[in-house]
Amino acid sequence: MLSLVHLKVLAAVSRHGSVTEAARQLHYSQPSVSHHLARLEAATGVKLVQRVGRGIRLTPEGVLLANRAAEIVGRVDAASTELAAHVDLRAGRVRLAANASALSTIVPKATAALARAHPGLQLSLFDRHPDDSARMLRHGEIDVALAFRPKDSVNDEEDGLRRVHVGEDSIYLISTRPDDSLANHRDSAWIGGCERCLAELNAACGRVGFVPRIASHSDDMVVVQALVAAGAGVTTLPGLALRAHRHPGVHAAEIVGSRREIYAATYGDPPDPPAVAAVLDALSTAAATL
Amino acid sequence: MLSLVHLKVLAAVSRHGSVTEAARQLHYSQPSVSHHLARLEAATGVKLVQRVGRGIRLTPEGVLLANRAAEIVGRVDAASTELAAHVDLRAGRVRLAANASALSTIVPKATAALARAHPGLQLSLFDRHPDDSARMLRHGEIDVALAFRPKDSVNDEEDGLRRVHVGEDSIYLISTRPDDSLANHRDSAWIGGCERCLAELNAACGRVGFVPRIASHSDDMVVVQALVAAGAGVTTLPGLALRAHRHPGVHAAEIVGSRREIYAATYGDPPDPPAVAAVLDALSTAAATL
DNA sequence: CGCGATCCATAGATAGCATTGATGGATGTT
DNA sequence: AACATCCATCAATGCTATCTATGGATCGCG
Repeated sequence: MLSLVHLKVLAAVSRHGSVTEAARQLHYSQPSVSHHLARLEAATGVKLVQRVGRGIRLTPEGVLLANRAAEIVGRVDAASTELAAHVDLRAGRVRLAANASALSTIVPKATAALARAHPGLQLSLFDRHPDDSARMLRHGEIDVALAFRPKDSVNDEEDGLRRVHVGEDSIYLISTRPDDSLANHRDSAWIGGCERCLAELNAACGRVGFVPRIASHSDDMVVVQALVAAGAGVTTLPGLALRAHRHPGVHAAEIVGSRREIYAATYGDPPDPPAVAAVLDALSTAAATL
Repeated sequence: MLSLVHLKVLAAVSRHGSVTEAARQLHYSQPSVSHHLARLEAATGVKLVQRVGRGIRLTPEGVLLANRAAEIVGRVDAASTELAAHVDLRAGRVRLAANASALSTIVPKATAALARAHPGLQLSLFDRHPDDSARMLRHGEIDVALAFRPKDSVNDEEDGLRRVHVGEDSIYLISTRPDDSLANHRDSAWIGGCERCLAELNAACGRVGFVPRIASHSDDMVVVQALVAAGAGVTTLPGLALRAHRHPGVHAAEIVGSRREIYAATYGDPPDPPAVAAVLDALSTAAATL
């Protein structure tokens, strides 16, 4: 039975046309490579290399076996990769950060599906605003960030994140009046959320022609609804948040022209590890069934 | 880098579902196989087998890798086989026996072609009658027998030889008269050749209604033509013999209804070694271009 | 042409791996 | 409960892998 190391060495010598260069590339000493070739010749009973001047050249048989060797080594590497991927799905861990509205709706659904398909797969969850999530992603603290941005925003790849579309969401005006609209609240006290929520709010009000007066801040969907119901102000919330929690004393009116794209972001070169890919899949599927 | 022996062992354990049985089949001791599995688990970092009762079972990862392992080992075997075949064609030796008419015509042409295509291939040639050739073939003294039989003979595979059609040849009446025929020689002195030639002669005369009187014997195409030219009798010769040697004092008249099939025979299970296959090819090609 | 650089093969030393027989622990069958 | 079967582990021994050192051959340059 031949040896994979021998075959790998032969393929490298064939590729570089030099024992010394192959040794360098494989992090072996030159005599080691020489020895491997000798043992492969002994194992096959065939002369595979011949001296030519100071160097060597492969015999026709050597070329033939080197080609096959490269294939075989490639197969072995593919098998190792496949095995690692398989393990990743059975016992891997994925760290996911998402904002509260997604974390309360999409993520539980995705988590349930992942638990069924890959029982050994661990999911670590973090409640984070989109900008925090992006920072953590780039710092290697998480593997996936579930976030949102205006639906019509320019595809901005400069931050190095790779994004996968997960779904969409509407933004709602939250007040005590049914069938309300932004225009009715030019002078109202507004309750602002996270930075990206504020940007959304300013853009929506700007489209109606005014700048909202932010009187208080909270990014907790329960808190802001309670404040609205108590008459402390008005705010906006995404549909996902309303799915997760709906105070009986507030009304929601969809703001036309303000929609969010929900996306999942990863960092680093593709392909994603199988476990990460499985999470991305689960998130998209979950969002599609809400 | 994984080891081919380890992979082969895993594949065998997977196939037999037992460490002890795999060991038996691979001619290893059981602890050796156990050790190989342990080292493969260490190399991959993945648990591949688990104890179940008295025996073992492969994990899903183990099954996955065992399947890939079987492929890879198959690839390596194929590469070894291919390499051996390549060597065979470059430096192999083939022993060929043929009757004189074929040895003088088809074989030189085939030999020339083989020398061009496979310069290192050696050909050993033996001048033998068909029955001798068949015996040598079965005894392993030669690799290929080039022989003939009546064209309409029953395909007789009982002798264990494998036959490949090479070509056909006509039989000619050799006498001193132009446009002669068998019927003119009911009472002539005939010169007989080898046993199979005699059988051919008797069959041909039998079809015209007489039994030829054999007055002398020689299977040398030069000798029999010289005897005919000297008036010592008449004989038959195949077209191939006449291509190789033609005495100016004799005439040849084709005997209608008497044709030979020329075939090349080998012995043993297919596939033929590459060198033998190359010789068979060369013989067929040579016969086709005569 | 002489010298130094380059390249590969071989030798010897050492560590790691492969294989065996022996043994122990767990499981299954009677 | 006793015995058979199966696998894992241990210890001893031989084989392989890898290195540094060395030698021989070739190449390129002054």
